[in-house]
Amino acid sequence: MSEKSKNFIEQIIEGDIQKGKHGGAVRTRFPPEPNGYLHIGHAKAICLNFGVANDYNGTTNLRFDDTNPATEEEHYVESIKKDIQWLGYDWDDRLYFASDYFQQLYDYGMQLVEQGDAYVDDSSSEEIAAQKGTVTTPGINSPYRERTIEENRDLFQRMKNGEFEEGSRVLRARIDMAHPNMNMRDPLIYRIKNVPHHQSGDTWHIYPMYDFAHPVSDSIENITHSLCTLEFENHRPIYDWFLEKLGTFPSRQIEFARLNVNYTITSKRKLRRLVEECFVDGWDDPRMPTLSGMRRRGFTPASIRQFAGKVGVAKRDNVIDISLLEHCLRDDLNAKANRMMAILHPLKVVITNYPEDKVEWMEAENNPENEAAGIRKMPFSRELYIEREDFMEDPPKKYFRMTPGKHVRLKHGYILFCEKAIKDENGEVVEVHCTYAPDSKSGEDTSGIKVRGTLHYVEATHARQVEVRLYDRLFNVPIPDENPDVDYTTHINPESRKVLTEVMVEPELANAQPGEIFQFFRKGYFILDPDSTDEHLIFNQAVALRDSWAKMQKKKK
RNA sequence: AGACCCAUGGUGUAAUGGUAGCACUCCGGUUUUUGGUACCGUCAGUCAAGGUUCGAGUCCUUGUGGGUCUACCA
Repeated sequence: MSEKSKNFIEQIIEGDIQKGKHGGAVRTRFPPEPNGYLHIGHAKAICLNFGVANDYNGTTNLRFDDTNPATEEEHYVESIKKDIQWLGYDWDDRLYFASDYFQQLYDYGMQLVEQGDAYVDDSSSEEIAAQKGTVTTPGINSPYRERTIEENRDLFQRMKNGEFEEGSRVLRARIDMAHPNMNMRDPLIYRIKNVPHHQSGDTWHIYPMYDFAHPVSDSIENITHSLCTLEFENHRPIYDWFLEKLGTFPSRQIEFARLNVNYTITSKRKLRRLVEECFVDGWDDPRMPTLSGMRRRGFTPASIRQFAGKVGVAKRDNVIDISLLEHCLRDDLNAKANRMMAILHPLKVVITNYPEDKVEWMEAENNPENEAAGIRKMPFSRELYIEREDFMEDPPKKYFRMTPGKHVRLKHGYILFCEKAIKDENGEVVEVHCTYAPDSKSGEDTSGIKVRGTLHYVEATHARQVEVRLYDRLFNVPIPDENPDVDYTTHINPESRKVLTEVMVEPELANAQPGEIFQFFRKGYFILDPDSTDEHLIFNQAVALRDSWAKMQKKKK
């Protein structure tokens, strides 16, 4: 591990450990707001927080940042917990809610009042905004700023007791209305909301703001390193101010750049629109960058963890190439996924010199990368299906597949000699006739015939017809929301999903379980969708195999 | 424009004053009963100008470019 280069956060942590800060303890937290689903960007934060804690013998708390009951809901809590566990992380018994601390938070708020560091402001939100000034001009003090401690104490208490209208009063920190950092111009600490909370019920009529609740919650949990994204950089002074005034555990906030991936988006609001306006089928649509969508697409936790490790942690804005994500998935699945035969676009092949009623059961290794994956049997007979694109009557140079007058090898089968194509009245090839070399069986080939190409096939009489959904990137431009004047949904890739209903697969696949991932030989990685029934199997393409032949053809055009 | 932050190949990310490295992509090749995998190789980078220093991607200054901030959201 010492050989691996350290990111700046790891360097800070190691420095702190060496100095003996906090007795060398490392405690991080992952603080989602339960108002949406986790996506690939959250995965980076989860892997970072749990990862560094694990590397330095520390712990990570899961804490729901549930300080706004108007937008948060219980069911998000469950989906978030599920996603984190699926990713492979465990918070043990350290599941917390900011709402657990509402009483303590209130007490700390009162402490600020008693210290003269906070005051109750009767101004409206419009007045407060007007007093705030701009980035180049200082703000002005609220007329309520000089209230006595006694008055503030009474008013804050009555806010808590629900004696006032929603929006009529707020508690503000008393800092500096002329501060160059806008966040320090007497930020709000509490607002009145007569809204029931999904955790605390109707106990509270006031709810703390993020700028107050977050540092104090970190401090209550003795978080040593509070990792967050860059947009909170300007909030660090207020984070530090609260903890210093309160004299509580000095948690430290450290900001890193959020993850961006091209050809997709990670804005909660923008993802929500895709769902609500039916551009996708739901939050778990396999094209969504949500963890639930990626899970259904066939991404593995290990591949996402590897990705999170490879994208790095730094402070500059970044856009990661989605090909890195795909690389991580292929890398993981290449080692783990069993190979199966599936013909996406079937073309019938008749082996004219093969006995009509004969079926041979060929031994097929499940995964050449992993002998322990074992073998299975697949049928071979006179009639087979191959991919339509694996036959060409008039092929280009270096086409190593089936073509009249040439030999080709079938994986776990025989070498075929292609005799002729049978066409319908439109000239469309509907069937190909071949002969086989009986002494060329896979594993015991004594024919001496040299072939360049190896095709996959599915035997016709035992074939099972299934549905396959092919997926491509959701957007057809690298940064869909780059131009604020152009609606990002105009960049949705109309071919992001293609449904194939006449796919032929080998009989072994009848035993597939939902969520099981296979490599369809020469095609890609496919996962059995949970919508499948015993009669109707649906496979989602997670990612295609790299295809240098297709790339070569594309280049020629 | 006020404050804060950032700037290394196409994309990411290292190098903590001493040989600019790694990964992905791209391109080329070897192996291959997956045009997959594996392996090898090519191309390609320190935003600019000054300064400090024997020596600067690194430190200083200025500039340029980009990001964040003016929600009773987080």
